[in-house]
Amino acid sequence: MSSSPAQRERRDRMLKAAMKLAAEGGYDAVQMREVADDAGVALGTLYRYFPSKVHLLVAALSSRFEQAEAITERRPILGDTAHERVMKILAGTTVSLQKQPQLTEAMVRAFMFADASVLGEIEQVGDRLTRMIARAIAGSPDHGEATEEEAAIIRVIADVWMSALVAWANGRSGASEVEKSIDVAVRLLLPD
Amino acid sequence: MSSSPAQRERRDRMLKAAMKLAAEGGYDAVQMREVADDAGVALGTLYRYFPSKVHLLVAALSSRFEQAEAITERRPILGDTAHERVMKILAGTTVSLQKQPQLTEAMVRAFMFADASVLGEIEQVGDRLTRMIARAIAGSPDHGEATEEEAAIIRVIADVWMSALVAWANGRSGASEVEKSIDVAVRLLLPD
DNA sequence: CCAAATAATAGAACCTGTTACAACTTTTGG
DNA sequence: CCAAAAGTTGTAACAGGTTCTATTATTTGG
Repeated sequence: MSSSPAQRERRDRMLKAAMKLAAEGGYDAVQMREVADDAGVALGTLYRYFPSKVHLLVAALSSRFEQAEAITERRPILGDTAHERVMKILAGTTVSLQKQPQLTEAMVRAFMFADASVLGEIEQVGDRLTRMIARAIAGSPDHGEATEEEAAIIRVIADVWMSALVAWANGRSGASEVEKSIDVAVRLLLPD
Repeated sequence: MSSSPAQRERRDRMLKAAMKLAAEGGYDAVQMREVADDAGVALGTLYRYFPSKVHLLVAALSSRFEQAEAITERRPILGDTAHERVMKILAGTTVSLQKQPQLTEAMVRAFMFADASVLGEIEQVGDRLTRMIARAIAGSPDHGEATEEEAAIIRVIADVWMSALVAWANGRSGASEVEKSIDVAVRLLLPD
């Protein structure tokens, strides 16, 4: 049941190959046969690890957020108000995602396109995002229990952020509008 | 350049066929060959009108919002506060969409999956949504110019609503959570 | 009304995600 | 160490979105 080192490496290679292809050509360029080839595994193996292209790309997004989350875990987040701290985290992550537009496009579109069968991976992404925002609000790495109201606010902020990324990914809006959207939402939802 | 009555009818038949299939089986059940058959047109004709399955389904969403918008245009929206009025419109539309879960799933997923080539249709949907919310805020059918801040707030509300629909469409959340999400966002963004 | 342009049709072909399967390799429990 | 189980491979086949083409209406400008 648990995975051997060889299996972890295989999984990494597949994810890495997918992200490389995505970074170069976006969603459409991530072709399952090519991912398998580049990762040096058989097509069937790729499908054993990731039941579909969407699973694969959402897993990639999750791993990307894992990094982002790790950063916020290391040290307290700077900023005097919850607003400032949340913006610091989200704007920072946004900028980092925007450095690889095609990769972001691929992952975000997969995330939004995902159906019920991808629930596990989707919730993983959602949970990571929730924890990041919760920490930013609290201002410290340890997560005090969020109230129901706080949880709802966090969900709204996460929704706005993902939607803004979608709009950016498909060319509807520019980088500055993404930041603007988040800023409005955060400012109004988390008044100083 | 302009379209003849026959063409409008053809377009309607194709949209209707797509929506029927979607209503019965969701996104996957909308198969282009079958849409063409059911609409009584050749596959090539379907593609002449709608360059892709996503275009087709986003156009369907747009037509659905057109109805919703028409309703809000007819009479002033009831409710004492902007919050009440916006909730009335959005919750009402949500309930109506939820009566055909599979159709909604198909349209919403297409909308979120859409790439840059669908920009026109996407903006149409966005504009309709924006106008509806703006009217609900204003409380009357005539649209006073929205301030920049109002526009940003409207965008955030629309984002939250679409995200909530996505979560509902793929089974992550139930009907009540959709309403809850919107309510939190609207309450905080549009304090009485 | 006619010729050119435009639209529609039927059908095959193509591409890529997904599935199926038979042979082979690695891991695991005893 | 061995047999069973689980994992991997390579390849073929299938499915549905999309493209292409030759042919046949239909529309339109003169």
